[in-house]
Amino acid sequence: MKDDNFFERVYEVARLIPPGRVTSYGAIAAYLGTKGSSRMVGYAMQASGKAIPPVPAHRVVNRQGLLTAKFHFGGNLMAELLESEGIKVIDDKVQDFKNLFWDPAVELAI
DNA sequence: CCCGTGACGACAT
DNA sequence: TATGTCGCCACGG
Repeated sequence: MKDDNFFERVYEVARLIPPGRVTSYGAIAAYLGTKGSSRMVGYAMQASGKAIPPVPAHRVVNRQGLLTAKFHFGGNLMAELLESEGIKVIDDKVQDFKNLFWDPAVELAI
């Protein structure tokens, strides 16, 4: 999309997230080199709704594993999607988040 | 060009 | 440990 280098970069990383895994906005931001723009990652995700192919934004959560984006998805849609992939979501937060955490700075750095 | 906003994160209290 | 506040960068108006 245009020169949305930053946004597109976020989409690319988000799409690389394996099923049943989750990552954090800060992790993606750090991987892009803009650690301080963690908010922008989420902001980009909002626009990801029109991105093609669609970005699994539901696999992206905050550093606490809390489904902050769920509020934007509407209802428990995000939780349903995560559980559908085998991720346990309780009280709007990912269980074993630390174990399911997918760090692009590490996984993609191999 | 300046101001406000935001799906976060880290630090301070 | 929990709550509060500030900072961060990119984009829209």
